[in-house]
Amino acid sequence: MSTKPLAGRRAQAARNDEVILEAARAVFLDDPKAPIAAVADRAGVGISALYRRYAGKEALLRQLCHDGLRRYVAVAEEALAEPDDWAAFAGFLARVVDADVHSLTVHLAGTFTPTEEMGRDAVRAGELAATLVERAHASGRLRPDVVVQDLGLVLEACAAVRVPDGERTRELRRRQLAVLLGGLSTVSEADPLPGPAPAAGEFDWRWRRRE
Amino acid sequence: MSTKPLAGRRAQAARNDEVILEAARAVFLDDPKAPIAAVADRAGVGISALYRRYAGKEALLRQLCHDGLRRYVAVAEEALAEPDDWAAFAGFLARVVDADVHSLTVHLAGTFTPTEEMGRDAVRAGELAATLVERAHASGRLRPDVVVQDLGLVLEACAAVRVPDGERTRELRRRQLAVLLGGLSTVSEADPLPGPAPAAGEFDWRWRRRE
DNA sequence: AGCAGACCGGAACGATCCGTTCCAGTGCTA
DNA sequence: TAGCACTGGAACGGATCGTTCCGGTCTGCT
Repeated sequence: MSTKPLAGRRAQAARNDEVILEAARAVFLDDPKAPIAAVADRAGVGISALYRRYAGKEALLRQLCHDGLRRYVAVAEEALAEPDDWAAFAGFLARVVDADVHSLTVHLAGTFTPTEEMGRDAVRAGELAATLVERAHASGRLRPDVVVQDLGLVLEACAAVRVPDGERTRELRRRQLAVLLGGLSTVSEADPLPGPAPAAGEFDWRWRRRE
Repeated sequence: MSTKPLAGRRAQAARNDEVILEAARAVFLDDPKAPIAAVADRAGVGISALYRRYAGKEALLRQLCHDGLRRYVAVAEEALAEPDDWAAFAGFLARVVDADVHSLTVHLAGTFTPTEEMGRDAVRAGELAATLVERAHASGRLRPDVVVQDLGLVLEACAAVRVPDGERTRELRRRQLAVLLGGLSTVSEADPLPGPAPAAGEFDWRWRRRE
């Protein structure tokens, strides 16, 4: 023993903790009702490695969703530290979209029975979002008829953009968000739309036979 | 016989043609991989009534998708008749969103092997959309860095909005589209956002246990 | 009236898929 | 070396789904 940097079986176990969560995130983000074996494959581990850590599929889903919710809260709190009201609002949305947190919390909801703690976190998330919207209103740059719940629509719109390549997905979502922010704002946007514009044939993959 | 207005078994058959397609549209719009029995249930007919008309699930899906594509083309052609360039563009999007045509064509794509005719229709759809975007650009009201493919993102964003009630879904989508159009436009929008704003708790149903 | 056939509802079937359990194997640790 | 923590993946039982099939109903024609 002696050296803390674990090696061998222990190290494998520790690594798997991480690798499994990451794989699960990727897999369930792509298809919320993917089989649990897909997660194991993606992680490059056996099914046992999963069941050693989680009581079952539902527990894994719950953990994933709760993680997403917590990240949402964390991002919101971070955004509140930004002094500029509009920048806080816009930055918050950008961060949430980048982290793909909306899909985790919303598209996984309903596939498991939530805990009370998740309920509390969800309420807190709502409060933080409300504060951000209030401040954005105070800045005068947010259209007055926008309400907190509109954030849900905006995030949904960005989460709906998804192409096979993860990096490209992020680019396109930033573009989408830019358009939406332009629509939410009272002042007309000066900056050009970000990212390489979608190209002809970029969405043709949809027509290829799936599953 | 004599009277054309069919009655009895014939009438039931003719009615079923319609009723089945409508049910299929509703069911597969809600869940692209719904079982075929769900369509029969929703239509209030037996499974045989389905298999009498379509060779199998794939044939039904193909028909549905192709219908959607055709409707897209029809709406685009209709929009091109509008003399005002921007109104044609905005009206087109509104009609497509209302008809929920995007979900039909895009979310069902990949669940069947397409026919060549569908390929041709898809090309035609693309051309019409390109024309509409060109004209919108000519009007000067469309941001110069918007490309045809951005329409796909916009439609996706609207299609992503979905609540259990169909009418409410339409309202929320109109609101979403208004925001997006504001973001696509060079002039800042004067009209308030349409429809009752989303209310607190309106999306709580997501957390209820599904399926 | 009577019959052929169009059309229907839904049970039955076979294939697949999926979550979970189980066990034999592997390499630390002591 | 013995025990232990952990793993990979086969095996299992249950659920789901597309499709087929059959017994029945109603129609239109002779």
